[in-house]
Amino acid sequence: MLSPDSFIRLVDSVLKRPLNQEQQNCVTTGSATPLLIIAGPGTGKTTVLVLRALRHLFVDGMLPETIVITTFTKKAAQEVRTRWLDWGLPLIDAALAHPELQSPGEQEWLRRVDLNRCVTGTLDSICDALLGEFRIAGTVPPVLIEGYPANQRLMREGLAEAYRQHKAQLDEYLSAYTFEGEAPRTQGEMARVVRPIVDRFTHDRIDVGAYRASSPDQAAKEAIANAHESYCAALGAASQMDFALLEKAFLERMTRGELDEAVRSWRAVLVDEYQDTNPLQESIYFEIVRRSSAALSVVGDDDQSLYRFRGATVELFTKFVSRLTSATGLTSSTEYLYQNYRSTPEIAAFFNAFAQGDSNFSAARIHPAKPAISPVRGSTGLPVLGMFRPSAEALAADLAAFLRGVFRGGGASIALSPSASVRLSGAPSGGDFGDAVFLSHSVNEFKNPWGAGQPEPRMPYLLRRELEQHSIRVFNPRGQALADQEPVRILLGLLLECIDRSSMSIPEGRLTPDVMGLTNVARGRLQEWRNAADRFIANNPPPGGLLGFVDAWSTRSSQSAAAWPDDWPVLEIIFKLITWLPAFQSDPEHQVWLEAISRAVAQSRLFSPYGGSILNDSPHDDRSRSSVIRDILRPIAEGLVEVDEELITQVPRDRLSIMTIHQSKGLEFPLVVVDISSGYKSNHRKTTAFRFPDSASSVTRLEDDLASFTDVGAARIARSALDRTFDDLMRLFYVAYSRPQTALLVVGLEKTIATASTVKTVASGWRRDGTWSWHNPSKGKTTLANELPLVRI
DNA sequence: GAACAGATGGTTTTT
DNA sequence: CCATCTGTTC
Repeated sequence: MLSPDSFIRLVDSVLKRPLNQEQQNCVTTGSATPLLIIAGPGTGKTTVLVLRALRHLFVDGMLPETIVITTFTKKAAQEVRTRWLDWGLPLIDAALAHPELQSPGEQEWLRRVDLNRCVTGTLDSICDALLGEFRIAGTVPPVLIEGYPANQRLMREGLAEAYRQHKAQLDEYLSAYTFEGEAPRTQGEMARVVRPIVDRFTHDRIDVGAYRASSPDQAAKEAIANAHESYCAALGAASQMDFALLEKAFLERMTRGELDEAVRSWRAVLVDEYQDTNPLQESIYFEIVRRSSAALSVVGDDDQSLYRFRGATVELFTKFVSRLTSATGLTSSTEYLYQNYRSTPEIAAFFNAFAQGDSNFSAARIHPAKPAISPVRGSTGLPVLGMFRPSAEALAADLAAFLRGVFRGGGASIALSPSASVRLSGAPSGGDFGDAVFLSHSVNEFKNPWGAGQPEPRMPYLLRRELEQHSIRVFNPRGQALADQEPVRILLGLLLECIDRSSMSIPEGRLTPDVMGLTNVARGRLQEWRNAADRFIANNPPPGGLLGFVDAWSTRSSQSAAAWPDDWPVLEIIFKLITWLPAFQSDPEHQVWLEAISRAVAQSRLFSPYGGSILNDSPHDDRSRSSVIRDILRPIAEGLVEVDEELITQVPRDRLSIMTIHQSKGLEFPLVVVDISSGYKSNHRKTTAFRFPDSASSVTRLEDDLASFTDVGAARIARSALDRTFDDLMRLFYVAYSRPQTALLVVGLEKTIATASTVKTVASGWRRDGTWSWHNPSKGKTTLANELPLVRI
């Protein structure tokens, strides 16, 4: 095989990708010891991970099917696989001609290598695949359930009963973990509060017996533990699993040696985004290493750990070396990547200063400290920009005008001083809105309407409106609920009219008023759908005959049963209705909505008595119709069904993407706009959680309360819950500020950068001790800070 | 520093 | 809708 140095030279010549010294070290370090790579943003994390995997092939002679690369998201998994194939194929061609690989045996070996057999994916997808492959004889492979069907089961299999028996205790206990600090009001809300607790039983490997017996709130804890036990038993009986139980089952079966045929064949395991690993996943990785002696490489950045709510524990990364030793006896080596190839020096200086600005945050970062991120790119002369306006409306108007200037107006001029200016414009060939992204905490276009008032627009909507006035579209598939998209309202309204027709005398239909568990919000939505459908029917859309179709369905009754099949799947009605709504077949966004609706129908089979079919004989005709309303339409109306954006593979280049900071992790863009405060006009307690916390988040409180029942508890609570709440916000904006390549524009309300502002935001450099890192008091007090690390436009 | 009028804003993230 | 925040007035 190749020597490590020859492999580096091969990569250099074939991929035209000269690696810096640290990156080379990450690839050449031998496979005998585990490797921890601590890598800041834009330093080539994924590149190095894939090249190290390829090194295992070319230097260590491992076959692709013995190499496992896991990532945290499906998107990242796709990226890793693409690079593995894109680089691996030309490297094999070049290696076949390499003087070090001319023996007939090696030539033959290399020719037979099948790169496609490399195991890549999220840990969950790999667990799922292996459990399916190695299933116990005579059993069916487990089906993954998620989202509301999983919560539905949790509720029905034990929680509802527990709630009836211990309402007072559960209300008391759970109110600590709701956002409002009040007891959950509906069953759905209750499931959403209990879900993270029971998921932690599994993710954190909680000693549930000790939890169950502990005070305070012992009765509530016992009720939850019992409910979870019934839930697990019910899932087991139905051969179903949720994500947490999938990983747990994988670990258990692996530990019993039942997966050895696959696991013991693995020779290398490489883990991306290790800072977001949870204790259960850590146990899985360590057990794999113990059983297979595979070469383990992990890469991560403590500053970019964003998934605490999922049990992610950054301490598993920062203390990786000692934890690995105590679990496996292995000694690992550490490499640092700090040369940033993404951002201009101005932007790197900005996010470095941000991370270092609050000394309280330093204690949360990896120790010993990793080197500051050092930019490789040259300066473009463009500073970090800030746009602050008195109101969200003014901000949206000016931001839209600025972006139009950059991409459609030949560039925007930015004054640096009375005599000097710099120009920011789209790339000369093909630069367009697709090069920019608008990042914010939430992409929702409207605030929740309370009472009967009009929903109040938020920044993403205001920006959409401003840009659309100039025929520029935004891409924000999550900005509005599926239930509020007009074509979806029409389609679901038509379905509702088919199965439960309304009339002047019964505007809500015959069955709908008696459907169990409909919230007022859901009821209102169903009625809106009916109205949208009725208006649509009244217009007699082509090819015509819609009224006849709906009426035929609605008047269908037991007496005319002979004309109808005994069992009619709802999905078929939906596909018939699409005859009148052809956009659902042709337009990509419509197709994504249709997929979400189809998914809701398919999922209903997992818990609904009639499984999304309409039966014909009494009393099942009415019951099956009611069940469609309750189990398919209600979750959509309550906003529990989400669109799957991954289905949209190509976002049109002429649209401005709007995404949450979480979604932007791992991505980069030439121009990034970060909204830090457009929604915060006052120091309202309900917004502090997203800008300057005054109390610990529910997630960190849960960590505190479970600390004594889990192995990682002590490491977590070494910092106070409030400090961890601040740390999470710091990391969020650190990720946002490290996305841009060329230009970073921070936007918000003017109050955010007023000295002595009461509307403090962590994002604008306010330290948790109440002082402000962006302000230099020696320059005197003015209305606005005069020492900002950015240039206001 | 109390009392009042008017403004403000109400949860995000993934397998 | 309504608790909470901000600014003004005495």
